[in-house]
Amino acid sequence: MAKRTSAPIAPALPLDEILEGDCIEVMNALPAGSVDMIFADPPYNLQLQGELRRPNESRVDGVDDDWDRFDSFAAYDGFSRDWLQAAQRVLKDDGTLWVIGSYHNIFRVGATLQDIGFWILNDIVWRKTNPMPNFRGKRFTNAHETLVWCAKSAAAKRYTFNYAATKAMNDDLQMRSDWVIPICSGRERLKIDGSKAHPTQKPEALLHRVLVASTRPGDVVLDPFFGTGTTGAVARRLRRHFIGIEQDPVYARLAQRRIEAVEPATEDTVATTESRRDAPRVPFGWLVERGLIPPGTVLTDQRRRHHARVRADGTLVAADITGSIHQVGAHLLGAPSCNGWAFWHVEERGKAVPLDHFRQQLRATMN
Amino acid sequence: MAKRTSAPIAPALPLDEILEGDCIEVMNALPAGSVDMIFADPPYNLQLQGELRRPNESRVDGVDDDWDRFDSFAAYDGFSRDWLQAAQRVLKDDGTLWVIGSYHNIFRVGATLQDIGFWILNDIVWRKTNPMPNFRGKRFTNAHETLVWCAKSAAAKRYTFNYAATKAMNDDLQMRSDWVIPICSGRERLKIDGSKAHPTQKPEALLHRVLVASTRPGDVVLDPFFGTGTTGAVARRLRRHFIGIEQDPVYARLAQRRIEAVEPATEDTVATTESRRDAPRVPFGWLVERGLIPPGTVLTDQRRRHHARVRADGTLVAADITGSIHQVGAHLLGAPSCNGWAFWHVEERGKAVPLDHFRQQLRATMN
DNA sequence: AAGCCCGCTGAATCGTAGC
DNA sequence: CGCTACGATTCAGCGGGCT
Repeated sequence: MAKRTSAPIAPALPLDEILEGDCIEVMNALPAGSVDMIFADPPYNLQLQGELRRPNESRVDGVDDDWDRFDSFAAYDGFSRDWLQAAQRVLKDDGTLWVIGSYHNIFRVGATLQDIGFWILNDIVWRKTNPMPNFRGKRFTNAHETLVWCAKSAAAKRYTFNYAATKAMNDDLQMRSDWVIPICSGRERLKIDGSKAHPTQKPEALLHRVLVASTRPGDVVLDPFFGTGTTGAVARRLRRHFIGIEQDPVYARLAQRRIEAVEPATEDTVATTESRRDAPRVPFGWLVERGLIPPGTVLTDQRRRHHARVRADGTLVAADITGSIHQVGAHLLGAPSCNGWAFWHVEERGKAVPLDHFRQQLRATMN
Repeated sequence: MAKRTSAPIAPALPLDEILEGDCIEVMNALPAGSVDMIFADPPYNLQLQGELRRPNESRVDGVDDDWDRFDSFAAYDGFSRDWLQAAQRVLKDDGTLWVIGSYHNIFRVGATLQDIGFWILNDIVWRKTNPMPNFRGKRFTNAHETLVWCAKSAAAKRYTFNYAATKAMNDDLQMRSDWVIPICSGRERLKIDGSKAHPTQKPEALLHRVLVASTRPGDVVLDPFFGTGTTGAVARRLRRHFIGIEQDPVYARLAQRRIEAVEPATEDTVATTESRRDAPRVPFGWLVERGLIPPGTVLTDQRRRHHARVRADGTLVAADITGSIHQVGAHLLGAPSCNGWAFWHVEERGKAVPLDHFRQQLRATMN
C-alpha cells in the first residue's frame, strides 16, 4: 500500500492553508475526492451542568463553550451527519477518516458514520497516562478517549496503512489498538496570558502516530475542526500537506503562527519504513513520537566516531544503511550485534547522553 | 450507597436459575423494577438478519446476495432497542446496566441506549494482554473490547458504585476506565470434545471486577445473553443472585453444570470495603458529650493559621462567627463548603490530630 | 547546581439524608 | 416535594521558588 505515490493534486486545492468558516460549507466548496486523510476532533456535546470542585475547593475549568452546546441528541446527530457527508465527498476513494471523541458523543458519531457508509477499520483507545481524577468518587476515572478509523466505504480496500512503520515504532510487535500517550500539558500547551488558549488541545504525539500510520509524505490531510492547529503542526513537521478549517479567527491566527514556527524534518527522515526489520527490544519509535528525540536528530556513539539520523518512524539512517538503532549500530561497528540503547547518544549541553536515558524518562511517565 | 440493603425480592422472581428462551419475551415476563444490575453480552453479527426483529415486531427476512447495509444496521438497531427497553423495565430505578461489545456493534448499542434514556456513567476499555494478532497486517491489532456502564436514567443518582472497594483493588489509586485483563483461555475455557464450547466466553476476572464494583452481596444480577454462564458462576462465587436467560439449550445445560460446581466464597470475604459514606453518622456534639473533645478545646487547621474554640453544644466559636465545624471552617476559608472533620485539628503532643481521628475512636466503641 | 516543596491544572455528563 | 445542613472527595506532571 505504501508504495503508491500520491495522485496529482487538483489545482483548486488550497494547500497548507487555514480556511476560516463553517467546515461543512468550506468542505463542500473543495473538489470532490481530493484529500488523502481527514482527522476530525468535533465538539463532544459534553452537556456539563453546574460547577465541579476539586477536594481542595478549587474550581475545575470545564468546557462550556458555545460550540459544544447542542439542544438534543437529534440535533447533534444531524450535525454529525452533515459534516461526515461533506467529509466523505472530499475524501479520495482510498482515503481514510479519523474521528476522536469520548463516551458523550463517540457512540453517536460511530453509528452515524456507519450509517452513511464509512467502513470502520479500527477503534483506537487513547489511554492517558495523566487523566483528571474523578473528584467525587462516583465513577471510574475517565482515563481514555476513543478514535474511530475508517475507510470511505466497505468497497474501498486500498487505504494507506504503513504496517511496517507502525510495527517498527513498537518493538517490532504489531501496533495495538490501545495507545498510551500523555495529555497535552507543559510547554506544548498553548497559552494566552498564562491560561490555556484552547480547552481541548490534543497532544502532538497522538497526531504523530496517526499521520505516520495512515499517510505518506506529500499526502493531503484535512482537519475540519482545526482549533489551534495540532494537525497542521505535525503534518508540516512530517512533510504532509494540510488543509485546516476553523470557524474562530482567534484560533486560526494562533494556529497560523504556531505552524509557521515548525521546522519540517528532512525528507529522508520522514520516509516510512517499507520492509521488515529485526526487532529492537524496546520501541524507540515512541521516543520519536513523544518528541523526546525529534526526527532528524543526529545520534553519535560515545566518542563521536559514528553518526546517524533519526527518522519519523523510529528507524535510523547512516551513511550506507537504514534500520533499527541496534542494526545500524552493529553495522557501523562491524559487530554481529549491538545494543542501540547504550551505543547511541544525543549531544546535550556538550555531553553525550545515551538513548537509554531518554527511554527511562519515557518509562517513568508510563509507570 | 452500600448502606442500603437489597429491597425485598418479589416472590415471582426466579433466583439463581437459567431461563431458556428469547430474552426479550422472558424479561417482559419478569416483574418490573426487580433486578439490581444487568450484564449483557449481546450478539454482534450484523448479518444475523433472519434472527432479528424490527422495532415493530416484524421479522426481518434477510438472506440474499443483495442485502443492504442500511437494512442490516436498522434491523440490528431494532433488536438492540427491543432488548434494551425490556432490560430497562426489569431494572430497579437505582440499578445499572453493563453492555460489552466491539467496534462492530458497540457504537450502535451505545447510541441506542442513550436514545431510550439510559445515562452513561463510564465507557470501560477491556485491554487484552493476549489478543489475536492481525494476520494480514492491514490494521492495528484489535486488542480491546468496550463496555458501557450506565444508570437507568439521568435522574437516577443513587446507583451502586463501591468506590472504596475498587480503589482498594487498585493499590489505593482510583480505578481507571481501562482494565488490563487476559482473554479467557486455558483451564477456564470450557471445551466440548477438545474445541471451545462457546465462541465468545468472557474471562471470569472481567465479571469479578464488574460485580465487585457495581453490586452488593445478595443483589440480583440478570444476564440476558447467558451463554456458558460466566456471569452466573462469578455471581455465585461472590454471593450475588443471578438470573440467566439463554436461547440455546446446549449452552444452558453447560452453564448449569458449570455453576453447580462453583463453591461460594464465605460471607465475610465477599463483603465490600466500606467507604466513609457508609459509616454511621456521628455528630460532632457527641464527641464533646463523651469528653473526647472537652468544651473550651482550641481547634486549629493543619498549619495553625485558623483558630476556634469548642462550645458545650458542639458548635465552634471563632473571631467573627459561630456555627458547626463545617460552617466555621467554610467561613474562615472563604470557601462554599468545608469538611470540618478533616479541616479542624487538636494539638496533641506537638502534633495536629484531625477531628476525624476522634470520630473513628468513637465509632469503634459504638460497633 | 540539585533537590525538595508547594501550587496549579487537565474534554467532567462527579450528593444526599433528613426534615 | 423543596429546603437545608452535613460532609465526602484527587492523580500525574509541570513549573516556580526556596533551601
